[in-house]
Amino acid sequence: MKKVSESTVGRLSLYLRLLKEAEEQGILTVSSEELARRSGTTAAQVRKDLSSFGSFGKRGLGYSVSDLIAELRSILGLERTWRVALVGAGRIGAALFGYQDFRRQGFHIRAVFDSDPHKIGQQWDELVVRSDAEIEKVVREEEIDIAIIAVPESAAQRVVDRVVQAGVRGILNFAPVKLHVPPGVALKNVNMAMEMEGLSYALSNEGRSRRQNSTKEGE
Amino acid sequence: MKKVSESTVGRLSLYLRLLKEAEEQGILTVSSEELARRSGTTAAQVRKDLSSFGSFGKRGLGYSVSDLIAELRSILGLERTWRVALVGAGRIGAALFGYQDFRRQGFHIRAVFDSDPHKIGQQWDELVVRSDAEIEKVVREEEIDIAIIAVPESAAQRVVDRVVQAGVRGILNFAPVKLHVPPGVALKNVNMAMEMEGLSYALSNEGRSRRQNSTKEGE
DNA sequence: TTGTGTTTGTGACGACTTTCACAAGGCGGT
DNA sequence: ACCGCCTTGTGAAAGTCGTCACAAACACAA
Repeated sequence: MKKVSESTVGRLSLYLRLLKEAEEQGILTVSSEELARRSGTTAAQVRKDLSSFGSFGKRGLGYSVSDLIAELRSILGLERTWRVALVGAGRIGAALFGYQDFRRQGFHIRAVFDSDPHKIGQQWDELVVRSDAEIEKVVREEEIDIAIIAVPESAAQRVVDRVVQAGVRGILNFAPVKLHVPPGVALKNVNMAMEMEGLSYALSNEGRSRRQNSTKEGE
Repeated sequence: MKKVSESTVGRLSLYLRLLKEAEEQGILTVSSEELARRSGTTAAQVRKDLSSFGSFGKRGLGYSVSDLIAELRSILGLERTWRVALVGAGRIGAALFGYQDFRRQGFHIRAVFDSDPHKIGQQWDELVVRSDAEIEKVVREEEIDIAIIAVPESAAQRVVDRVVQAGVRGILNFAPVKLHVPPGVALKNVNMAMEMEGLSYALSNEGRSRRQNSTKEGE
C-alpha cells in the first residue's frame, strides 16, 4: 500500500459503479480485461489500481464481483455515512439537494444554509433552510464532515473559512474560483465553466493537433 | 505550438478568469509570478502553459493584461458563440439552464429536451421544452454544436448516440456513466458522485499517506 | 550608448503515471 | 497427480507532466 494518486481513486470509484452494474446482471466474477473494457482503460491499469491496495483477485479466474465491491467500498470509506452541509440554496443547491445518488451513497445532507431572507425558513423536505449566520453553530452541533459550496464566487472563500473553522474536513466546491484551505482539509472542485471552455478549445482546434480530445474515451 | 495537455487548457481557462479580475482592478500588466500567486501554481508553470501557444510576454515587463485576455479568448475559442442543446429538463437541467455564466461566456442554449410529457411544452424563458423525439430534427435545424447531457444514466448513451448522429461535436456529460463517442467528438464529464467519493477516501485515510489531499491548493 | 535590473521563454532534469511483458499461481480436465 | 490454460501481480520501460535554472531580451536611467 504505497502512495495512491488521485486518478487511481477516481477510477476505483468508476470500477465500483461498474461492478454494481455487473452484480445486478448476475455476473459473479470479472477479469481485469472485462473491467477494462467496461471502464475504458486497460487491463494493466485496472490491475495496477487494485494492487495498490491488496491482492483481491484469483489468478486464472479474475475477481469476485461481490468481494471486490466490498473491498472498494471499504477503501473509499463508503461503509459509513457522511454528514453533509449544503451552503447555498440557489438553483445549483436545489439541484444537488434533490440528487438522490448522494443519499444512496451514504452522503446525508443535514443542513442547508443561505443568506437570502426569502430562502431562509423555507422547508426543504425535512430540513429548514437556515441563515448563514448560523453556520458555525449548526455545523458543530450536527457534526458536519463535508460542506458543499454552492454560493456565488464572491462569497465562496469566506464560507469555506467559516466551515473549516467549525470543523469541516472536506469541501466540494461548485464556485468557479480557486479556494484556499489549510492542510488536513480535502478540497474537490466541480467547475462547469472550465469544462465548457475545454470543449470550446477542442472544437476550435479540430483537425490541428490530433490529441485535443483525449477526454474522449477517457474519464 | 506542440501538443497541449488537458491540464494546460484547464489552467488557461483559470488564468483567463483571473486576468479579467485583474483588468477590473485596473491592473495593466502582470508577471508570471503574479499570475502564479493568484492561480495557485508556479511561475514556471504559467510561462510553460502560455509558451505552448506563442510568446505573449515582454521580458523584463510581464504580460499585458488586455492583450493576454484577447490571446486566451482566441486560443480557447471564446470569440465566437456556441450553440448548445440541453437534454434533460430535471433539476440539474434547470440549474444549468439558469447558470448565467454560460451565456456570458458565449454558450447559448438554443433547445431544451425532455422525455417527460409533463415537462414537454413548458415555457423556459424564450424556449419551449421539446420532446426528445425531436432531437435529431431540432439539433440539425438549430445547428447545435454542443449538447449537455442531464438525463438519468440509463438514457445517457442513447441520447449521446443520437445527438452525435445529428451533428453535435461536443458533449458535456453530467450522468455518472462512461460514455462512448466516435473520434472527432469531444467529451467532458462532470461527475459529482465521483468527487464525493474522492472526498470520502481522503477523509477516511487522513493521517495515513500524507498525499491524499493533493487537490488542496491544487486545481 | 552602456549598464543595471527585471522577467520571459525554454532545454534539461526529476517526479509521477501508464503501459509492457512475464513469472507466479491457481483451476479443471484427464 | 500432472498438464495446459488462463489471469493476476509486479518490476522495468516508456511516456507525460511539472520544476529548475539560466541565457536572451527588453525597459529605464544616467
